[in-house]
Amino acid sequence: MPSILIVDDEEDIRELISVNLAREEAYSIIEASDGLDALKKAKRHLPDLIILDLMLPEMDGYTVHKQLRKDAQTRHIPVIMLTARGKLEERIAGLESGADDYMTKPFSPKELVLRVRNLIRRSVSKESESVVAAGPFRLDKNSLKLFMEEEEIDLTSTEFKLLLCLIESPGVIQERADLLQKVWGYSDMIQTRTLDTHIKRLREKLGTNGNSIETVRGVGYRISG
Amino acid sequence: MPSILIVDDEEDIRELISVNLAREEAYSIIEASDGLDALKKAKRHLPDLIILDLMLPEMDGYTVHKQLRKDAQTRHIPVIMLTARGKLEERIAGLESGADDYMTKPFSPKELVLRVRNLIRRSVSKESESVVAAGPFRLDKNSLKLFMEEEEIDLTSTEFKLLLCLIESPGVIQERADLLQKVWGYSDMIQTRTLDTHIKRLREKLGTNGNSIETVRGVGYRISG
DNA sequence: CCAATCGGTGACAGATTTGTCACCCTCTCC
DNA sequence: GGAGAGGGTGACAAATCTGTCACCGATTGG
Repeated sequence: MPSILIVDDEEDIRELISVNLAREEAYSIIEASDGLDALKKAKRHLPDLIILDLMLPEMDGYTVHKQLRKDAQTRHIPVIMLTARGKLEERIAGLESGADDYMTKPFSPKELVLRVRNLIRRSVSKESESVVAAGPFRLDKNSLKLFMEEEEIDLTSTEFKLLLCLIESPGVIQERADLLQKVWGYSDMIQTRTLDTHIKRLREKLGTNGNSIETVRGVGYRISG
Repeated sequence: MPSILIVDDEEDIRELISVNLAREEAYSIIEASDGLDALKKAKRHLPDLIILDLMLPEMDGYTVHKQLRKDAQTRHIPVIMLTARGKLEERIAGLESGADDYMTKPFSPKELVLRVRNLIRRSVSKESESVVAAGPFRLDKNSLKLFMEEEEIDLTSTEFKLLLCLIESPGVIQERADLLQKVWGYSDMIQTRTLDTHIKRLREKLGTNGNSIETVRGVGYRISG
């Protein structure tokens, strides 16, 4: 069973994360509320993943992260950083210190679960991360190209981001609002038809495989496995 | 199952390695006997590890290695170099060209197995990075965005691909023809000025950091670390 | 079956991206 | 210093991309 270390000083948040993760899959959860505690627990338990809030009393997230990266034992543990939305400096610093992934608060529980699953699967099953695959599709993050059985299709950057969202978690419904948030950064604007249009364009490019993108009426879209 | 490419012109050696590896763990083995063949197979199979003899007919190991490092797809594949015992210069050169590990012939089978296992494990965690960094730049493959100290910059897909090529191997000169091949798919067309223009546009977006992209006259471009 | 809502789709115009070219500067080699 | 090649740059037009809208058909609930 994969183990996850959650580092946040607010108990509610730890609880929230923990509950949401538990609902989806069997994880063993370890919690820590400050940086020092986090480091100690990371070294003792060697979790498969660490979810790290940046705002911590005493020792901040970056420092924790840097320490983790220094130790050969904890060096390869993937880290998801939690930052306040819009705090650009935080995100930058997070990236700078080499976080494997980051999420802005408040976050959608669904997104969290997906990212966790992704990172864990990656580190467990040795999946190369530059190519994301689902069903007949292989999406290459380096060339921004989509490979289907025979063909090799160029995607525009919007299409790429949209398809990436879908393909990263095959079988999981991506809600309209989430997609709009992730691809366009829209946080309200739910009334736009832009998403629909782009889905249509994607389906066209996918050709006969176009119906792999399933509409879930009233909710969003999903790509089948 | 991890796959390993063994490059050596002597069949006995390939056999020896292959047998010893197979005894310990389940690997899928691919073999090549000369440099060109090695490159071709590396690109096609994208193995998890390459064991590369330095003494090869026609194209020597360093050259193969250098070529591997130039291509985004093969760049991250760890390489174990095989050198003749005592040839200090060879070892130096091997390390210099960025081999992940090297072994002197004749080698102990046990050692080989251990090193292979080690490198394969390590490369797995390296691959799970969605953010490529060099110097002040962080390139996020998921959002197609470039993060610099203060700013967060949107890139067009062409710019993204171009910058990715450069940033993936900081300090390494990327030849014009290679860039044209990798970003545009052009295989001849060396006379085009498109590359120059895009480099210019990138430099503009990079602002004061623009001169991080260094021109190597007559050869290509390089991004400093 | 009807009305209401949701999603699919074609069209379109504005915005953006892209490749090319001409012109000029710089570097290199005599 | 001069010729020649390579590279920088601004401009520009073509190609592409993108968001919006109007109009439909499909689905849903009554």
